Amino acid sequence: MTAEFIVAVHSLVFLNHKKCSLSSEMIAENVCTNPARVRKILLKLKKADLISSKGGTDGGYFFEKDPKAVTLRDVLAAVELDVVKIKWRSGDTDMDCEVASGMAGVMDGIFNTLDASCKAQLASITIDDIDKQLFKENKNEL
Amino acid sequence: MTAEFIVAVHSLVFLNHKKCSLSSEMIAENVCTNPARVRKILLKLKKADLISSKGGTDGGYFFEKDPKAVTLRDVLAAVELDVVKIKWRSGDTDMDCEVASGMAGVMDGIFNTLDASCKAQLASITIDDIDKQLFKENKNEL
DNA sequence: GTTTAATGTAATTATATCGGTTACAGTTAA
DNA sequence: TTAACTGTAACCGATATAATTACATTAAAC
Repeated sequence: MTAEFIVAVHSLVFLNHKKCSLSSEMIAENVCTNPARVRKILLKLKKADLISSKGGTDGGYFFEKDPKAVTLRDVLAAVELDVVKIKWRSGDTDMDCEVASGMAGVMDGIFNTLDASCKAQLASITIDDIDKQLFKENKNEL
Repeated sequence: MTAEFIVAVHSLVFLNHKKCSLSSEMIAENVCTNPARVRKILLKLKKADLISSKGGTDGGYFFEKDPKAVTLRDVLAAVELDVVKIKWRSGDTDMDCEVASGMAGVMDGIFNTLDASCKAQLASITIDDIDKQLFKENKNEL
């Protein structure tokens, strides 16, 4: 998983809270990154129908969904990322030794299980949940 | 998480199955990587007391633990890795906006939860489990 | 229609990480 | 004393990630 997921979630939470259209420049300033990166990532959210956008004067990005209905699992799917994924594989399926030929498959299975578990957990967190967490009254310090 | 974890688990499973001392070169061949990398990673396993080693002629690495008692959680701790961890943080705690200043903390919390959940699951998988999975009779193909 | 301000998108650059390689000092046993 | 191995550092190259720059496209205002 890369920070694209963080940028995507942060942008959505920001758009949801402001309740108005925002330019990539305004979002980039809030997220602390550059506008082109924001545009590239928000384009994925748009293609997944999580937001809409408009070019031209007074254009920008709009979030018009129910924040209680959009989960972090949806956002992750939109940016096409996995939580647990390792490219490198050990051994070689062509080798005679059953350890050498089988370990990659076993590890893949383990990582797939972990990944699915993480995704299931992300499905239970909504954009609204995060807004509430950021703006709850009870920010007891001690 | 990096492939060091894979190399560590593969090496342990291989050592456990062979039931004899093996050199970094033999392990590297089975894992399909280079001996120096194997030595660097197995050194961490040694420091975590999961294996022992001996230099000199007929030296090598030894696994003398109960394979039912060594879990993937132990291996992960030995190589000092997290499952879910993203370095990049959005926003800036010094900014006035509560979204900009709070999102990094919220995301950290989410990732920590996922990471802990993955580690808990890895604690339920032992080296013996993997050996059984690799060498079980019932490898039914259809 | 022209200007202005924004998105969509590609190309490039900078940097960090990761795995591979080489080298060699230290260790152990024949 | 030699041979074989671990311990460990230094370095290299590839890959991936984020930042930057640029520009065509789109939409609204004038």
